[in-house]
Amino acid sequence: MDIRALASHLGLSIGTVSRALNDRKDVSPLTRQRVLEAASALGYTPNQFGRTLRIGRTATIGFMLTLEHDSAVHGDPFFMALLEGVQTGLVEHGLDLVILLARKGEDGETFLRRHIARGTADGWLLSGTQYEDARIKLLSERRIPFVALGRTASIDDYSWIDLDFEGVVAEAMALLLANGHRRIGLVTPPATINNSHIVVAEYRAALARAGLAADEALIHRGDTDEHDGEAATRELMALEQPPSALLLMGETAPVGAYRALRDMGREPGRDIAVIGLRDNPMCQALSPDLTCFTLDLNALGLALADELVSISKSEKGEYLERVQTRWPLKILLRQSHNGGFSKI
Amino acid sequence: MDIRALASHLGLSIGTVSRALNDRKDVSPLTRQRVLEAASALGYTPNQFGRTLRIGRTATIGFMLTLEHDSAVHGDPFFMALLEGVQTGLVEHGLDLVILLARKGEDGETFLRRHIARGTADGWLLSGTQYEDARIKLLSERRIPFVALGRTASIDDYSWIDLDFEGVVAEAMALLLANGHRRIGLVTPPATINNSHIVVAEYRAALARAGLAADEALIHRGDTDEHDGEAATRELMALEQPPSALLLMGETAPVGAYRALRDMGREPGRDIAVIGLRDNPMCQALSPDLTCFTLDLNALGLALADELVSISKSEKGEYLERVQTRWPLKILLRQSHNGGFSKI
DNA sequence: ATCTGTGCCGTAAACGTTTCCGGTCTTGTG
DNA sequence: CACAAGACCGGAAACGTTTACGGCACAGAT
Repeated sequence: MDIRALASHLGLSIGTVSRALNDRKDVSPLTRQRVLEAASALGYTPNQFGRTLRIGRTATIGFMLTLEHDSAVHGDPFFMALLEGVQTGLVEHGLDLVILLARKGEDGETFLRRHIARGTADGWLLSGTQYEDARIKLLSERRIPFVALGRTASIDDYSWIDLDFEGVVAEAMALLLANGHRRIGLVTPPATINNSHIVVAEYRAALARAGLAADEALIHRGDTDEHDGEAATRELMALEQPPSALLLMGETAPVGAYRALRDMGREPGRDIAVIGLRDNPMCQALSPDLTCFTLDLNALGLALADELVSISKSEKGEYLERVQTRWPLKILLRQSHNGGFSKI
Repeated sequence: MDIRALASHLGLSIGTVSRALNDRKDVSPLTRQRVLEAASALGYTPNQFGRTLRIGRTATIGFMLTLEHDSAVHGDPFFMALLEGVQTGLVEHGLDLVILLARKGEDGETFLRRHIARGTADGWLLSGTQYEDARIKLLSERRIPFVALGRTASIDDYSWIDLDFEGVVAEAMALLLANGHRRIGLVTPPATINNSHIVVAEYRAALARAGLAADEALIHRGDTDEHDGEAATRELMALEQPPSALLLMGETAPVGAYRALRDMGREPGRDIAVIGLRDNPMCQALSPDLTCFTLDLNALGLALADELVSISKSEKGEYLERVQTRWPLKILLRQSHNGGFSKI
């Protein structure tokens, strides 16, 4: 179903038909209506490639996932809730969403570079943002609209939305310190992930506010997956002066922590306090119920989409200030943050 | 970076350059080499849209996810392992992968129809296959290559790969029956999902082989998510003659089942036998360890890609028989399948 | 009556490719 | 030496759009 076929069927030229379909000037109300009716009756859909070849835009947004660094993808079955939020946010502006997958071991920058050259999308959402992320510079230089989910080390010159790690750590530490804990074990991602720096800095700040010095031995950096959560917990609990509380900044780390603690004969929520990062189905399987934080993933996805749309508009017009958002999380006071009092 | 710019830079016509890049006849070895070198030196990438407009192919495969019906997506954080397998399988054949998301409440058929009209992809991988799935007919009629992950009610005339539910149920039932269980509760998806029919049929067959009649009250159909797993377990255990074993054919249902059982004062693996469907991180958080099944998701993704590639080749040439694959799962004998013996 | 403006439409170029067709030049063969 | 065959290359059409441009007819104004 051509535009040419549609035009000849109506006895019009393809120019008028195109103008009618795109709401442009120079077409009478009557013929516009005739064209629209015929188009929907004959099931005409404009050819994406002809159109993009001509106008240079695709009306699609690319969401780039990096399997290697996306703890959100790995750890969270409801990551899809975020994608759904993104999708709904985009369709409201007539944009389509395609999800691209950079495989493990594949360089994210060359992956993105290839898709930019191909013209896959008009704008990008980046996930799995690294401490130093070449993709940010690449997109900034070429003035391609994008929003990053997560932030790099330098955070000022582009738009990102990230979990409010500062708030999370501050609130968790305040709770534990108020409960009298003095030795708090911290499990955090490796230094290549920017979150790790933020988390550690806030951890130290909280201790300082309480007049305490940070013990480096209590800080464990690792993958914060289930396996590493287990190993980290074993390591921390084997210290000469083991912690009386654990703060685990990974989605699945608490699962491993529970296992390690039980193996070592200590019951979470009784012999030791445990606080996790985010409420997810995996942690919901734990008992006693894990004290952790929660957020509205769907709303986060919507925010990503909205920010990207407003940036895209600013590209062709007035310049809009880039906006950095720390997405708030709400603490879920359940059971596991109790315990460990006898060790204090 | 045009092909025209590349040609004029080389002092050649765009025709020869194109032939050189596409390994066609009528270009001398010397100029071919010159062209390839200049192309990589200047960073030339052929424009996707110009090319597709001309030749009608995109060299990309679409993976359609339906948020509504994809228990695999909802329940499995490592669903991404499958996508990675698909991706690696496709790149070996020079194909790209795009993932499209049909939102909740969106009709999968119209979604796919729109993307077909747009020419988004040359071939399709379908996920979340329904009992009756209009997408299958749509793609078959238009002779567009596709492979379905999961099967519909009528299974003969297209290629699909699905979990070997027959084998899973048969093995689980054999184990439980051998352990002396006579009343086995079954939690299975609703009738709109084809799996449900297969599971129930195999469940009945296993009982029949043991000379037992199936009690309809022991069969619960529902969403097989965590919440429904809990509700189903409560319902089954409240029966006048409650089951001594539970077979849960959902990814996250065991999590809810454990919770319900403990609420009712029965310990899984001691007071009642429990077998789950697939080993996933959520179930790994359960204790006692859940007896369930496991499979290589990466290999499954590779198989999907390979089958789709061979179908695509057959479309333009000799016809290949469509192949239906029941993907084998291996049982993990852990702890939860023990128990319930006193009730027998 | 002529002129100007405007509403409406058709024509054609352009976006970047691929591929068919024809032409030139070299090479081999009679 | 003449001719055929082949190697190699350039030209141009085509894929399906969008849009700038020009033209026609009719309205209103002078």
